[in-house]
Amino acid sequence: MTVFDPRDRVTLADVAAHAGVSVMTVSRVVNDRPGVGEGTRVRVQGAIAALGYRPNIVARGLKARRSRTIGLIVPDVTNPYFPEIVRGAEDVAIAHGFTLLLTNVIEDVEREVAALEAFEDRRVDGVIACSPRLVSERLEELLERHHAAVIVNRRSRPDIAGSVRIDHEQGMRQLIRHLVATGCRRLGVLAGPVHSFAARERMLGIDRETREHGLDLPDERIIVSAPTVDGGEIAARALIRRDPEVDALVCFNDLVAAGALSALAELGIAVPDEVAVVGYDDIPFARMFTPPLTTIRAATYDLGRHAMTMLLERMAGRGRGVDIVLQPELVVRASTRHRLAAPSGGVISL
Amino acid sequence: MTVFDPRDRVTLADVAAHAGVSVMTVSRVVNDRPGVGEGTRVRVQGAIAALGYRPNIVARGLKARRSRTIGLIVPDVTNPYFPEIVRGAEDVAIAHGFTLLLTNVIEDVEREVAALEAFEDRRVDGVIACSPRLVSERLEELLERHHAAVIVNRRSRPDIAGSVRIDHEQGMRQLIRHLVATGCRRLGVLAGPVHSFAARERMLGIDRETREHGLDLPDERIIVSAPTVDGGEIAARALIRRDPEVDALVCFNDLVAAGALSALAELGIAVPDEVAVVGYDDIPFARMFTPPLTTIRAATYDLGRHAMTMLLERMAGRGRGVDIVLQPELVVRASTRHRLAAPSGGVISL
DNA sequence: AAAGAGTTCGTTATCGTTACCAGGTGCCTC
DNA sequence: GAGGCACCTGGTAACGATAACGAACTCTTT
Repeated sequence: MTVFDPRDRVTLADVAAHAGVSVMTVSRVVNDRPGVGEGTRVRVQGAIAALGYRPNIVARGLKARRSRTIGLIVPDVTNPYFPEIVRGAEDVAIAHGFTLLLTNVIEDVEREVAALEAFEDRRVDGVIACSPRLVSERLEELLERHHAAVIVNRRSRPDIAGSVRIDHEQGMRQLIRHLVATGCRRLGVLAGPVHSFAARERMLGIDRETREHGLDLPDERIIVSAPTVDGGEIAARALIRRDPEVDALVCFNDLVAAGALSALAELGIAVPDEVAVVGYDDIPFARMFTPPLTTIRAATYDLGRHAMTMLLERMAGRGRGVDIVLQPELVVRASTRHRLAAPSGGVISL
Repeated sequence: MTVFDPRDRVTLADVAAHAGVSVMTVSRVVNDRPGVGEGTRVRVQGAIAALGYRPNIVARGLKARRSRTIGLIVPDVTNPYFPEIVRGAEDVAIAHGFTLLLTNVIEDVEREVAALEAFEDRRVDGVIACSPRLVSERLEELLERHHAAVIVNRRSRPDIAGSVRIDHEQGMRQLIRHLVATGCRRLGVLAGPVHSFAARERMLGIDRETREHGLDLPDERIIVSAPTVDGGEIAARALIRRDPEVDALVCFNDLVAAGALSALAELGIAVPDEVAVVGYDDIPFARMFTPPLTTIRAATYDLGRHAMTMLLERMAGRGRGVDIVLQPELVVRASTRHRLAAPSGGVISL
């Protein structure tokens, strides 16, 4: 009895020998190319089935200089915001016969560089980078070395990469407007990573909208938070300690808001009566929080779909320079006060 | 000015020409192998840096028949249970210079087969399958064609794949024991996918533990639910309609429990006073639910770490036939009644 | 000074596939 | 019946990297 060793895979040559033809003929049959007689085609197909031949994509990739693989960089799949993007991108990729090389970079710039270089070494056909933290100059330098690239949630030079993003400034403006309309005046901000483009855009929205409402937002009421539940918990405690009078916490994303909710609960501060809380992203669990979270919803799955579709187009050499901007939507839940219940201008006492 | 075309990558030959040596010498320098004089080594390194050479992993893989890539199959990254496993596996993989090929199979057997075949075509060095739905026979047939494999959350023939799993029977028994101790008697079950090994093991635990307590669990109080929030919501409504007298819902996982909590809230049924709810997995958000969810926690990140470590060992030819079983832990939160507050034997009236 | 040992470096063949070109067969046309 | 034109089919050379072997060179040793 012979043991099956996966290292000794069936090759074109094996099939050719079995069918009594040349490797080229088999190659033509495998790739459904013309130039093979009906009789031999059937015979070769029989041999392929009999030996269980499967083409070696590595060898094919070496020859063709294409790997039918796409690299996808994500800050952290553990953040429920990103899996939706992954799903959207993957569904499109698989439908076109591509496979995904996924890398989490854990909000770490070094790992981002390493991931882009690893993709380069593997000769991926294209790259999608989600919410990259790298400075533009370095990022562009690395993306330029790829055949095609798309950046999610950040603007980019159209000759280097396409971009698909959400209008975070408008999203934040909607949240601030809602908070103001429900009577909040003394806002606290749990901001995101400084190097994050999305964080800067959101901060811009906060800044402009508060200014337009004539609200004061001093630096001591802005705290940088890690974009995680734990980060939000720590940041919220710090902010409350600095200024116990805040009546709303504007959080970088829903995870940070989740942490803030935990912290407020433990501090015995009522949400939204004493302090309102808003998140960003509308992750699937935002509606399950205690209380359910007011937040901004973007079509995340579509973000992934668009990104992959655009990448495939750019890989095919078409549609250079596209920049898709999706508009987000305000989702009001119980973590902010009801519009009518809030007499403007002050904190409601219990 | 010449435009940089990523298709014309720098090769060993280019470096060799630039340094005035043969390709073999360059290859030796790149791979840090002996047999190169100090002077030439420095000169070659200079050429590598000057041209920005990066080895072509595809070509290397063809020759070496190893791709330094590992295929990872996950039912759905959208379920927060799995990203933790991915992270655990990825951290170990990256530390060893491997890259992950990730595929979501969306609880679909066909996509599972397709993914395993795609991995085969790409000549991955090993495969990790999380909670596979395929029947054992077919799964083993496909895994056998890979150099090395590890199955997560399911037992397997040790010669074909290693396994790392959680003792789901014990986990479920703990939950049932807790429910019984807090006075629940008329349990309803929102069971998971029929083809899921984990679902069967959990069902076994429910079955045995209820039997040992002399409880009755008729078929009409068991409903199969899709392992998602929406699935849980639908299933919970259906179960309550069938039997409005249930005093506890045992859910396949935390997502299903989240759906059940939503349904109960909308039906105006108090949790845990009228109906207690338990989940399974302790996803990061379980503590944020309304009310926070009593569930079973397993070291998910470790599950991924162990799986990858075991896979690397099997790839190296060591440690065949390992089967790691992790014991889960009961996490009591507010979705179940307090032990003391529950007079045994009946439903508490409001 | 010659032989031996050790080092440095290059040549060749190969991994599995496909592009390109050349050879062969049958059939139609004038 | 010879030339021409389709159509099949096969040989060869790449794609980029490396293992194995062997040549050339340096240095030591007797």
